[in-house]
Amino acid sequence: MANAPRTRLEPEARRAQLVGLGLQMLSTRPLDKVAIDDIAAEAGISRGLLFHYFPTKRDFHLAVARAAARQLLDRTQTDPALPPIEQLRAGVEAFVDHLTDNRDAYVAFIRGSSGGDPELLQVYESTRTAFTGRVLAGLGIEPVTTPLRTVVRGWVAFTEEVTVDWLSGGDLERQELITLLNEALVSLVTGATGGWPLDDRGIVADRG
Amino acid sequence: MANAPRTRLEPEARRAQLVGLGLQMLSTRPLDKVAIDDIAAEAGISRGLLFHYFPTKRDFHLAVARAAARQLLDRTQTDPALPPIEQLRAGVEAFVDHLTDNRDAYVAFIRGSSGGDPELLQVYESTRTAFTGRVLAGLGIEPVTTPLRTVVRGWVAFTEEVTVDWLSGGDLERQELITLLNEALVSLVTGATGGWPLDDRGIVADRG
DNA sequence: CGTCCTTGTTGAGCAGTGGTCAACCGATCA
DNA sequence: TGATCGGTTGACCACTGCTCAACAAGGACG
Repeated sequence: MANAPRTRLEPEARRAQLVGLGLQMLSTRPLDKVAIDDIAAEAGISRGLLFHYFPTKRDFHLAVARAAARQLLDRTQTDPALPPIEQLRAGVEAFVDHLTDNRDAYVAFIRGSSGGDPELLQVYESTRTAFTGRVLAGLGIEPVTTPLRTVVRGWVAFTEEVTVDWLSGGDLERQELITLLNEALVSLVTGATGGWPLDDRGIVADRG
Repeated sequence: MANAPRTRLEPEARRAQLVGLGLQMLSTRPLDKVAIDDIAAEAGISRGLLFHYFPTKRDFHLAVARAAARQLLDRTQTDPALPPIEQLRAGVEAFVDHLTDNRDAYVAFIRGSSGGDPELLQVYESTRTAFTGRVLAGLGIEPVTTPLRTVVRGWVAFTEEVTVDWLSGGDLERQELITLLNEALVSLVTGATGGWPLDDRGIVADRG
């Protein structure tokens, strides 16, 4: 694939090829540590062409990050026909499995990204927001108060951290982990919707 | 400070000066996006000298990250004379306040850097581990089972995410936030130590 | 079947940045 | 005052992100 004769591709195909390649390399090392030369060489094209499609390395990085985010969201999409509770569990399972398969790529995605780049950070943020939204919808609790939303968003981070930690040598069984994550959500939500023993500045005061 | 005549400093002093400068710049933008030239210029020294003290930019980055981690740990250290519960709350307050003061630096610390560098990642990891240890010690629950440790570690991530999110426009009061974080910990720990309604693959099976 | 023309593609070259190294000079001491 | 130790310098190299004018693949048209 390295020194094939000059082959002409449709712009869409080329973009897709390059982004695909980026996704692949993302699992090896953070993208901004990969030289444009390497990517171009791997794709069998010249550096110049890559800059033709992505004006900046940052633009390329963004495109790859967006693709990675979409992959993650797609893979953790659950069957809307299932009852919410089961959707939640299925979503958590899918999340854990996705990370199991793509640990390094995922870590590179969440960490390697935000380095000062607002747009890149935005990709990551919106992914979390999407997860939060899904969970909130699944819970079906109304109204969605600030503490509730906050707690769910925090739980997403909780899940991420626990899972990544588990992948690097945790001694729980997969099912135990998934149950733990689910139970944690239940505990947090229960608390945030009125179950917590409040002190004098009760945090659920704004709840109906 | 830019073009003072050649001034000779003790190695320790120079290192301290440079790391201090790095900490300062960290709050503006991620360190790996700052050119060595800029740091040297700011310090009023030549590039060469910086490479004399830190063989690699990465080494410099590491030193700064370690300093930042130490700052954070120092600032959130609590009075061991206080009862554990109060220490926890005080610790959370200190954490929230530290992030309030150094939001950008903190985000740059946890995200901006770790891309692919194991040692840098290690600095961050060990900070989390330190927090987890403190909380576990404060809780004083024995034995420290895997689910318990896992849940506490996850709560640290939870706290971080919720606080960062809150800083970018959350509409809770500071006290509400802190209470929420504390209650979340209680909920999670209570669950992990036996309070959770278990399904048939109970996760607390290994608990006494 | 040959020519044209659109546009995907190239590669030389520029600027900036991380990193090296031999020489330099400020301070201390005999 | 001269020697010497070591903190300090600045020229230099290699690499990488990025630009740009020129090139050529492949379909359209006669």
